[in-house]
Formats: sequence, C-alpha cells, structure tokens
Amino acid sequence: MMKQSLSVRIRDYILTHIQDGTWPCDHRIPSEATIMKQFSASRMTVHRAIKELATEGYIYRERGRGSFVAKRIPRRDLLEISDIAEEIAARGGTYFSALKYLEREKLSPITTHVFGPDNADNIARSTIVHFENGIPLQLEDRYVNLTLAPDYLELDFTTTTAHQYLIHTAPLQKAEHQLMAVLPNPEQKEYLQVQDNEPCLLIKRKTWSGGELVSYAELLYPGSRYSFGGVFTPGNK
Amino acid sequence: MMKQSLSVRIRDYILTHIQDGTWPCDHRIPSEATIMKQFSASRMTVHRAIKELATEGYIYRERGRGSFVAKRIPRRDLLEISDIAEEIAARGGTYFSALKYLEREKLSPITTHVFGPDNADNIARSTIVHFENGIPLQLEDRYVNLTLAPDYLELDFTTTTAHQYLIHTAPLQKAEHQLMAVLPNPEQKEYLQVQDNEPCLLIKRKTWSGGELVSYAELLYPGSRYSFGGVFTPGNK
DNA sequence: CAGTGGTCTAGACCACCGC
DNA sequence: CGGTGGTCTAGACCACTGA
Repeated sequence: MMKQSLSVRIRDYILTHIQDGTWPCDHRIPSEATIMKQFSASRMTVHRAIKELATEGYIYRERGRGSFVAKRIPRRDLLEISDIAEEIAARGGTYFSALKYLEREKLSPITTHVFGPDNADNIARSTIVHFENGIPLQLEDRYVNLTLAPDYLELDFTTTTAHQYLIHTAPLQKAEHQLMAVLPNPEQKEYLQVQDNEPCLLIKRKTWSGGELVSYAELLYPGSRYSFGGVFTPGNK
Repeated sequence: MMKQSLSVRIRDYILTHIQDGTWPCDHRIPSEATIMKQFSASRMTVHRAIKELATEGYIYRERGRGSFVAKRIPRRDLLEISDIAEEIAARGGTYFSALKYLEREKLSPITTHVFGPDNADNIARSTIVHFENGIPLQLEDRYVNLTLAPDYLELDFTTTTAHQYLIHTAPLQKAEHQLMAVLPNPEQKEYLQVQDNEPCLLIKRKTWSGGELVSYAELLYPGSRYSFGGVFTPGNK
C-alpha cells in the first residue's frame, strides 16, 4: 500500500467532511493551527492543502475570520460533477424523478466494451427521468459496476439519486465527459416530452473510483430547456 | 504604487516570456535554482509560482529534466479558449476559412445590450466559416469592440484568425460561455452544409480584457461532426 | 554524478477580524 | 488583544534524469 503524501491526506480529510455533509455550506472548517496539530504537519503543508481546495472552489477563506465550506459544488470545470436534484433545488425548483427501468444488464458487446471483460457480467442499468417543476429536464441512462456499487439494484430512487449513492459508495476520482448535440429517438422523445426535431444536449460521462470504472451514463437534456454556463478566469492575481 | 508579491512577480516574469513568444512551446524555462538567484527568492516561493502555472496548464514539469512551456493555451477548463485553426492543425487536418461578412455594425439594441451603451456604436461584426479537410466545422459569428481592437476591420483572415488577433491585441482576462443544442436556421445550414434537422452545438462566448468586453461570439458546430471532450480529475496527487 | 523537481519542516513577519 | 490567513525564508531529504 502506497503511503499518500501528507498534504493529500489533509486534503482528503477536508474533502470527505464536505462531501459526506459533516461540514455543510458556510461551515467553518478547523483553522490551520488546529489541523497542524491533528496531523503533526507544518503550517506550510496545511496551508497549501487548504489553499488548493480554495482555488478549486471547495473552500473560501477570509483573513482574520477563517476558512469556510463554499456554497456550491465547485464550478471550475464547466462539466463539474453535479447532482441534478441539487441543481434544481439550488434554483428553487421542485424536483422529482421517475424510475423507468432498473435491471441487471445482460452481458453484451456494449458492456464489455465500456467496462472491460472482467466486469461486463456484473453491471446494472437504470433509466430515470428527472423533472423540474413537473417538466422533464434530464433523461439519465446509466450503467453501474455492481462490483463497486453492490446495492445499486436495491436503491430507492424516490429518496436518493444515483449520483448521491455513487458519491458515498465509491468516492469519485476521475471523470471523463463527451458532449454533443443530437436528435432524440422516439423513446427518448416520449420520456422528455419534446417536440419533433427538438435538438438535445447529450453528455456521455464515465466516472472512476479506485482506478476502476464505476459508472457510465448518458445524460440527455432538451435543448430548449437547458444550457450549460461557465466562467473561465485564468490566473489568480 | 502597490508592490506586488514576490511570487506574482515571478509568475508574471514567466508568463510574459511565454506570451510574447520569447519562450516557445516545449522551451525549457530556467530552473528553480536559477530563478531563485535572479529574484533573491527562496525555493518555496519560486516553486509555488511555477507549480501554479503548471496547474493552470501553461507549464509542464518533469522531475529530473526541468520545466517546459506547454504546447497550448491551458486546457484546465473544458471550454478553454481554443483556436479552431490550431485545433484542426493539431489533429493533422487541413484548415482553411471563408470570410462571409465583415462590416462595422450599426448601432442596435443587440449591440447595446451586449456591449453597453458606451461601446455599442463602435462594433465590428464578422461571419466566418472554418473548414477541416474541406468540410465546414464551425460557423463563427463574432462581434468585436473596435475601441479595444481597432484593426479588426483591416485583418487578413486568410492568414490569421480572429482569435489569434484578439489574443495579441487584447490579452484575455476572463471568458464566459454558454453552451446549448439548437437547430440551425436556413442560412446557417447552408454555411455549414448540413442536412435538414441536423442538431448543432452552439457556444456563446464573451471575452474580456482589462475589464472591458472585447468580443462576443456565437460558434456553431454540426452535431454530427463535432463533440467536446474533457477529463476532470479532482485534486493533484 | 550533478541537476532537476516533489515534498516537508520550523520558524518568521504581516494584515485583518472580532472581541 | 489573540486568532486567523497571506506570504516568505533557509534549510532538508527524496526520486528521478541524463551525461
């Protein structure tokens, strides 16, 4: 077992508390001095770990006051991992979802291609429509590696989202996205309740945990109801 | 005059050499030890400045070898500013562009809304189709603030792109993007030579320099020929 | 081997905040 | 005033590279 660097351990310590909800938004995290003692680390090391989290948007810091958990999931990356339920709630909308399909997926060329031969026979598949104020906003077609997320088939999707479960079960380490414009097929059109010829944004997303592919998802958004926004500012200064 | 911090001065020293071309791509920049002497700085300070540039994608570092100027403008953001000509060239494709329109834009509600009343009467507009291997890949409809980019109407777009000119004339400080799926109108369909009902990716991008809005562009990509990809990895490790 | 970057320590001085 | 973060110093040990 490879020993992680001290600053990474401090980073993970903070991130874990943020992601599991122990430290909610605007919660003040322990001061540099406190964490120094806790990890027997020098101040530079603690400071560096926190500062990087601040750069990434997880933390905001105020001189003389302390360091606090930032209000939102970080947005430094446009396609930041985000939970659709959270996103809708943050806008003040009403969220609910409809589970359309949830089964163990049969071995197929597709699962083999995506998850590799070793995992392809232990994959679940779910299809969920996510609604904002009663209107479909996202169609989620997801494949999940049951080796890493064994409870997936027993989840209650009325009280949790796939994203929330996966975050807690298999801490995200890497994500890969591809984004494109497509026309939905008839089934997708029905789920999303869109007109003929309405273009949609399609995001294909793979997420890894512990070096293993946890999940592959295709997220479809009606073009008329959704757009991504992002601000990019180079440098710190 | 406010004295800048030492690490910022080191940062600017390196960035300047990259941006004015003194240090081209893959050029090895001075070692930490060299810069320490040059600025009478400690190693931690030099290291921090360079490391942040590496995080932002300007520099890549190899232990035991040195630090080098990265091949491209940083890619830490999925919708990083990128030059379409460069991107096509990087893939080994043949690039050319067709200028469809280039005029000073009349004062209009649109220009006023985007650039504000003070600048709305000094705006240029260009429409350019960008081709990869003879096939249209991007339709660029761009508005440019002539106060900040006075030569825009005299540019030779066969030898330079709007993006290249703007980078040199008005150093980019901030960019804002919005990304959506749309169906092209008849004019756009003709420029891009796409079928009926082919969905397209539309990116709306505003770029600022020195606190002023320099340019607003709408970039349209055929859905069948283009997709965005990105990898997101939290943390550094 | 000398040179490079990766990480860390144990201090230091400062600016700012809230009591 | 004490606690906080912002910045910097002067060392140290390590892993890796290339001659």
